[in-house]
Order: sequence, then C-alpha cells, then structure tokens
Amino acid sequence: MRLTTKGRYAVTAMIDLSLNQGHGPVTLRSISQNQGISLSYLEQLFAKMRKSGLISGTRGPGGGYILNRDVDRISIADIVVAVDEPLDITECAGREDCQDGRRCLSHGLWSELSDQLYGFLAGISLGELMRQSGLTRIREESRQVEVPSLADTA
Amino acid sequence: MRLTTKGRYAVTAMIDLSLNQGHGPVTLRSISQNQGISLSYLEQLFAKMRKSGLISGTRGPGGGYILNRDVDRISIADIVVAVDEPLDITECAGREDCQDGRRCLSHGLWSELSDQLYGFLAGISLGELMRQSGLTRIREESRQVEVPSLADTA
DNA sequence: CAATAACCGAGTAATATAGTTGGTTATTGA
DNA sequence: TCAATAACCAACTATATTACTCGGTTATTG
Repeated sequence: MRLTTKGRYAVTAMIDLSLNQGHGPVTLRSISQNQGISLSYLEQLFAKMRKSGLISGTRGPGGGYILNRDVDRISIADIVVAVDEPLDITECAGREDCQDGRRCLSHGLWSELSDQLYGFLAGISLGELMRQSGLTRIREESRQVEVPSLADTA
Repeated sequence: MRLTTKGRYAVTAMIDLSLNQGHGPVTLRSISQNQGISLSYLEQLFAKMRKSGLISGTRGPGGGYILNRDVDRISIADIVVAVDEPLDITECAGREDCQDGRRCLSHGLWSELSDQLYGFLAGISLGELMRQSGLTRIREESRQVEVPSLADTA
C-alpha cells in the first residue's frame, strides 16, 4: 500500500463531496473550484472510485456525484485503494520463487507493514475524518455559498 | 506524510542492515546484492538517514554502516521521514491565509490524518518489524553466507 | 434544442523514482 | 608507500507517476 498525493487529492475531494451532499448530487466543477484541483484530474479519480462502487454519478443538469454508502461506512482505505492502484513492486513481483530467503525481505516484511497500514486506514471513516477537526462548523458557513441550487453557477 | 516505494526501499535496507549487524559495519554493496537495490540509490538513501542521525558510516576496508540506536529505538516513521521528505503540497502551502474556510479542507484534514499515520508508524520499531515474521530464522541461515568477514568478498 | 455535466481517451508538462557514471576522501593491511 | 576497500559526493539520465489540457460523446433537464 502506497500513500501518495494522489490519494490525498481523492480523500480531499471525497470530503468535499461528503460535506456538500444532502443538497443532491455534487458536481466535479464545484469540487474543482473549492479544492483547486483540475476538473479533468477529478474526472479520472472519480472514474476509479465509481468503478470501485464508492460513488455514483448522474448526468445532465442537477447531476453530479453522490456517495453510495453512508460517510461512516466508507473508509480512507477504500478511497486510497480505489485511486492509488497497488502496482506490485516487490523484487519477486508476485512469484514466490525468491531463491535464498534473503530476497524475501522486501516481499514478506513490507506486505506485512502494508497490511497493518491498510487496517489502520480502514479503521478511519470519511465521517470520522470529517467530524474530527471542527469542519462541521465550516460546513455550515460554506453551505449557502457552496451549493447554489442550479441558479447561479456563473 | 507520504509513503512511497522510496520509503519501502529505505526500510528494507535498514532491516537488512539490522539483521547483519553485530558482525561489524554492513557495506552498501552487500545490501545492494541482497536486496537488489542499486548501490548509488542506496548511497542517496543512506546519506539522508545519516544526516538524520539514524546511522553512521565508517570508511575503508571493514567499513560500512551501523545503526546509531538500538533496533527497538528506531521507528519506521524515523526511516520514512528521513528519506521521503515532506514536500508540502497543500493548497496554501504553509501560509495560513486560506481565505474562505473551504480551501482549508486539504490543509487541515490531511495533516490531521498524516499525524495519525505518523503516530502509527512511530509506534512500530525496526526491531518489532524484524521479529514479527519469522525472519530471525532466515537470519540464522543467511548469516554465514551473508556476512563473510572481509575474506571472500568475491 | 440548448445547456449541463458525467463520461471518455489521447496527449503533455512537471516532478519523482531509480539508476548510471565518474569521481574524492578516509582507512586498512600488505 | 601503495593498492584495495568503501564511504561520500555531484551531475546526469531513463522511466514512471502526477496532474493537467484538449477535444470530444453521451445522457438528462427545462
């Protein structure tokens, strides 16, 4: 398991989505503007998360993305895994034929650590992450500005 | 905090170093051969870890690297941080002037998660990681092959 | 039918990763 | 003293990943 800026972008975007849902689907355009992430990059990230079943999109005016599960049933690990595909870079790359035992250092140990890290991130839900830094307050403030109901998207 | 393959290389190398110390300093050449990591890349990684005070090197024949602290007093976080420099990619990049509160999603939340991750990795020592997958056995096997005392480095 | 917004794919620039090359300096033992 | 070892160092290179741009299509709405 890796944890790169790509995963960070995805988690950030998902939090923005979480904060602004309940007003119907959230557009990538608004997330792009709020978070300063390019629209196309968001599209790529969201395509992966959609394929992983985390979200679903609806087209046309009033469309956008919604979470498929409750914020407390989507973990950070879900998001990171969806977006940051594993890309096996072990020496022996899947094959268990590391000859002399020594080559296996990378194979065995890192995957062990990786599992632990996964478990850790799987234990943090989107909901928990949202709540734990007084962001709900900010949410209230930004609501009326943030989710204009189709009228003033200019 | 990021967690990339670079950190993985560093941790793997440090475990190799841990397993083979006690016979004196361990050369990068031997780590390179054991783990299949290029010598020069190891040099770059070890330069950073040396600057972080995790290890120290001695030159000349019989030289190599040793850990500066006990394996149980060096954490995975120490290694990752030494090697995978932070590289602030928050929107507001350090400046706290994110104007409207919304921009701060990336700023506040990820650093919070990052802190938690750091705490997690700081709680795992090199020693623990070494011990927890039956690697001490492998160590015994590889010892006589692995750390020839200066004679047969061919 | 025009506007919206997801969806899609091919490209591109910038950066990070991993390695190469070609050194120097310090230490050792013959 | 000298040759071998091995850390230390800097510049350069190839590849991969990141993040973005561009130019579309499809579905939905009013």
